Amino acid sequence: MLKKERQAYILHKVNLHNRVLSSLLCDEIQVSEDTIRRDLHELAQRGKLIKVHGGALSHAFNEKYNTSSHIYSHDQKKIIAQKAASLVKNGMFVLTSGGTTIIELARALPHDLRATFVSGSIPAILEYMQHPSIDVIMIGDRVSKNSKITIGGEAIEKIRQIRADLCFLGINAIDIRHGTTDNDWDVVQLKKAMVESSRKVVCLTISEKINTLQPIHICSVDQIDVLITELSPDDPILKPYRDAGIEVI
Amino acid sequence: MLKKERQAYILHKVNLHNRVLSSLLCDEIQVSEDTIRRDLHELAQRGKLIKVHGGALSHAFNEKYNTSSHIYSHDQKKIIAQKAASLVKNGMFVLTSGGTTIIELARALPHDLRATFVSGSIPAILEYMQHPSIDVIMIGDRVSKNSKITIGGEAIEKIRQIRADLCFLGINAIDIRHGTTDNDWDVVQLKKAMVESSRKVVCLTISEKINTLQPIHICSVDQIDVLITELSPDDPILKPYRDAGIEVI
DNA sequence: GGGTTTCACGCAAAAACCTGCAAGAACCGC
DNA sequence: GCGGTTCTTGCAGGTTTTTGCGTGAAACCC
Repeated sequence: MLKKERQAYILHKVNLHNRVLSSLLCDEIQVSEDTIRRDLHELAQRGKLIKVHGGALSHAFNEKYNTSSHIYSHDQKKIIAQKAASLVKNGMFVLTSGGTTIIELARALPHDLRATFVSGSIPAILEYMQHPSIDVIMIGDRVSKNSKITIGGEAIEKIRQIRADLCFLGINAIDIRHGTTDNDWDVVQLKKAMVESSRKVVCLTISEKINTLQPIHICSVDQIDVLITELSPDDPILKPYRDAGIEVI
Repeated sequence: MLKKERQAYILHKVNLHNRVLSSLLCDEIQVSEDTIRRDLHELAQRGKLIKVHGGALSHAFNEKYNTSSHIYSHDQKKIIAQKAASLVKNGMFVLTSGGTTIIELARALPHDLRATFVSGSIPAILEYMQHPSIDVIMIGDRVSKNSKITIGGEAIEKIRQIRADLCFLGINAIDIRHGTTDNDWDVVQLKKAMVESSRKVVCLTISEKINTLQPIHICSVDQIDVLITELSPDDPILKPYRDAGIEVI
């Protein structure tokens, strides 16, 4: 096989699979590992791929995962926040969890909205405080330094005493069979209580988290009223949720 | 799996779910725990995530909140905070109000202190959260946007249920005849409850506020145990308070 | 304070890498 | 066609990276 041919083959392969291994390539093309290495080196210098120890990665791969944006998927969360904000009407009593998506929601609330927001999330409360006309109620209890939210029996007790019109949950994983799940026991208790205390449950998540699973169960799909992602509501990935009776926005 | 792939996977996971556990990761990727640890360490050094015992946290979620907008008499408040911090011993249960002096106190706490801090002040809670080893308890209720503190019956009720070893009050005015006074009705109610619930009351103030008066009464001089200013304890302006039996630091 | 988990450091083996070299292939001008 | 040049490739060696393991220290939980 000619050198040019070989390099074209490698490039094709790396673009197709986002990665190649030197060891597999040399086995496949039947040349020495040195030759593959030299090819990869050359292609890397010409900027066609990214050389790493043991093989090479496509440029697409690198772009996909080396996003240096501060908040992950910031733009997508802004879209979600916009959609969510439109659900809040004047006079409503709204319960929210924490998380970056909820913070975006807080920023996206229309300036003239008059409503009451309840949360145990310190960063969320900080954002709500900036708003000129909404009332803010903080749920008290022990502060979890990881999740920056108040957790514990007191907090759950307070939430139980509430009847909210709307509950916004920033969720970490959702799955048609298991519903929403999370990885922090205390936070899950909070969210469960929130779901119980609300007339309408709205889940916010970037589409990446759809059909993923975490260890601890929050609520099943039939307890969710609305699902908001950055995607169009008729995206095929959302179909199972629409079929399950969830309003997808 | 290539090293870079693995790290990208970890980063993706931590951004998606806010936190990862080393043990779960090594199980998932099928490498030794050491390798995961090394990856996390490396990613942490490159500032991509925050390494903690047992796993890692997403960076976006742990961003610092720069509450460091210009503070009036900053240097003096730092001195006060230093003196105040020295009063807190391991295992203590400490009740604090809000205010910039209290924020400085939070920053001045020794790194290895183990104690429980209770407050309704959102900026103060934010600072306490940064501390590695203190427990933080947030008093919940309606949030006052002016004073950035939770106010109302619920908050007062919760404070009443507490028996604190120490209470730090950032005060706005003190006077030998009227004691400490303030100008916000709701905040005063809170502070009164704090004084009642604490074995020892410590007032923090810059000397400028000494011998000044505000409309609403918090507590009289004989309810104050310690007074901390930026001045030397034997400064003549403080003599009346020493004579009244207050420990002046 | 004791027991468990997690971490850090060093070590060793394996894998991958780099360098230089030489044999052969391809090329080029005559 | 032919000598010289350049290019390509594989190999030998020594170096670096990566990884897993063992040990003791540190951190954490109750």
